[in-house]
Amino acid sequence: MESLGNPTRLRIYRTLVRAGFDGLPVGGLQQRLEIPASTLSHHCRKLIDAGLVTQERNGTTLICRANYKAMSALIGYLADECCADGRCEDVETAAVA
Amino acid sequence: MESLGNPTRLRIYRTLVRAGFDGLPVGGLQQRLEIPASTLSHHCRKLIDAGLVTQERNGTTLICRANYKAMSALIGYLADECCADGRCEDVETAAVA
DNA sequence: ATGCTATTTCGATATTCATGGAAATACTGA
DNA sequence: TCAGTATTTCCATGAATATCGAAATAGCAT
Repeated sequence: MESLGNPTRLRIYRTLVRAGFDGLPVGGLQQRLEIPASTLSHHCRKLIDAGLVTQERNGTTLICRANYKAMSALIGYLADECCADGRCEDVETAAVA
Repeated sequence: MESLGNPTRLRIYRTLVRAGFDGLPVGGLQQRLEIPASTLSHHCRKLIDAGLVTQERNGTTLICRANYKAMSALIGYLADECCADGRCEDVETAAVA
């Protein structure tokens, strides 16, 4: 959760989410976001450690993908227990909207 | 979003979410979480600034409440754009589960 | 007004975090 | 093996953050 607390990291993550299942190579992220390679690498590492992102080697490039399972778990965690008094139907519907 | 990046703050927020619409006075949080008053106050302030928590005075105590609207917006933001390629039905269903 | 409780602000400190250049490593193709 | 590209690790630095005791403020009851 704290992995997404950093604006840069949130940007990286959302970019990957948008990229979908094809993912993006680190270099692609670098171009798109204009972040120095080493900084980008640090952030990716954190996202990977947090389980929000996975990497797969494809020849000389590393493909990064958002881990949708982890994201849904995160969303579930946030929405969890908020409906004890039955007053947050809006939260549920908003989540699917 | 970064307001929830801090573990202590996340704990505070979840406690308030669980407390529901009745909310909790600052002192109640303090007892429950065993955090020094000043530290707690700082964190509450940040949550309030972020719009995730609201406060209302009730005599000599301040009642804190989780702002469900903000939470649903946050969830929506996370879930947003993740379904461009139509492959994350699981995310949607998980959110409501 | 005065005392009492709840909460915030002040001030100071230690720690963590983000950042990025330079060097190292990983892989591919010739 | 060598050259070339992609990515990470090393290292250092400045900035932001978390923490909390002590003092200040706010509101209520007497």
